[in-house]
Amino acid sequence: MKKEHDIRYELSAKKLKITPQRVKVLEAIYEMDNHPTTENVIDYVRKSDPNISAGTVYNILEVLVKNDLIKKVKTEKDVMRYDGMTENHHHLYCKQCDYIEDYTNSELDKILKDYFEQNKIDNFIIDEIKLSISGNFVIHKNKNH
Amino acid sequence: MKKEHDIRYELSAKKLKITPQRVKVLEAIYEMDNHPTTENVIDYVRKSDPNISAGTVYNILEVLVKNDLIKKVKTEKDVMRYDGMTENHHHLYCKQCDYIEDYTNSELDKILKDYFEQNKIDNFIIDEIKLSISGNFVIHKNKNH
DNA sequence: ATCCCAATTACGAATAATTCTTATATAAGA
DNA sequence: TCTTATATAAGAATTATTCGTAATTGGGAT
Ligand SMILES: [Mn+2]
Ligand SMILES: [Mn+2]
Ligand SMILES: [Zn+2]
Ligand SMILES: [Zn+2]
Repeated sequence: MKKEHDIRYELSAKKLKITPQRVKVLEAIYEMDNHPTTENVIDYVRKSDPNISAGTVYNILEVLVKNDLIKKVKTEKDVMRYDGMTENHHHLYCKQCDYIEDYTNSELDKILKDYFEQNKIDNFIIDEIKLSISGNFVIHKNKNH
Repeated sequence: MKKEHDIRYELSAKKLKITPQRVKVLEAIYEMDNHPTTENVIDYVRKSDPNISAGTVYNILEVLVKNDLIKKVKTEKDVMRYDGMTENHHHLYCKQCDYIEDYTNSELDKILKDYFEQNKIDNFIIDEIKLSISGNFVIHKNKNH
């Protein structure tokens, strides 16, 4: 059950020019789903648009991030990964491979929100709390996703 | 109140050769404290050892991470940052600059631990939970650390 | 429908970050 | 003190990303 996206609408809502390259990059991120790297995006898009320039993909990803259409994902690797899910959510990190799964839990969000309302952090105003939960997926023991 | 480190002991406890370069790199991370980049470490170490090779610093950082003497820090930037605090803790990310502050809260850790004991995640065994809390430090409004 | 132009893209060069290769040096155990 | 497996220095090679510039184009204006 993947969320439906009206890519052209999303771009125009941000007053971004609708170009074939932008549409394809955004489409790629939504289709691939699992937090792709820039390289993943380039490879994917080139399947339908073999001549797209790598520089263009870098540019577009930056534009999309600046306009909150996608997000950067924190990892311990030095390659950047992107996320088409812009609603606040958490991540499960596989300790055995580089798989990252989305984790949404509004009950937990509420617990945290309430906790920090009661227990403010000195000199710090919280904007967003994200959990990085690392562990092991039992399904794929010693096997990559 | 910085934690005292017996660097030579820490290295030998991991059966690592005690070399001046390793001692200085680890020392640098502890002294600088705030989650330095590789470049930060190189610059710092070169103040006392101007001829240390960049490649050597990269090697050493990798060795230290593998041996759990330091940790990598997740950020949205593509430069890696390192952390001399190996005990589990959370991070406050400044939205205005690249400052990262350690945040330790065992009460909160307990709340999370209890929560997930009651509410297991399907097919996933949690190893470690870290909060990435982003927001604003009131002290240095529109001013970098 | 056509025109226009600021915005975007393609391309390749430039830069930056990291890894690799190999000769030399050295920590630490015998 | 000797020995040797391990670590370092130096720089080349690779990889990732950014930059400069000329050509192209989306979409508003006419
Ligand atoms: Mn996600
Ligand atoms: Mn830390
Ligand atoms: Zn996995
Ligand atoms: Zn700051």
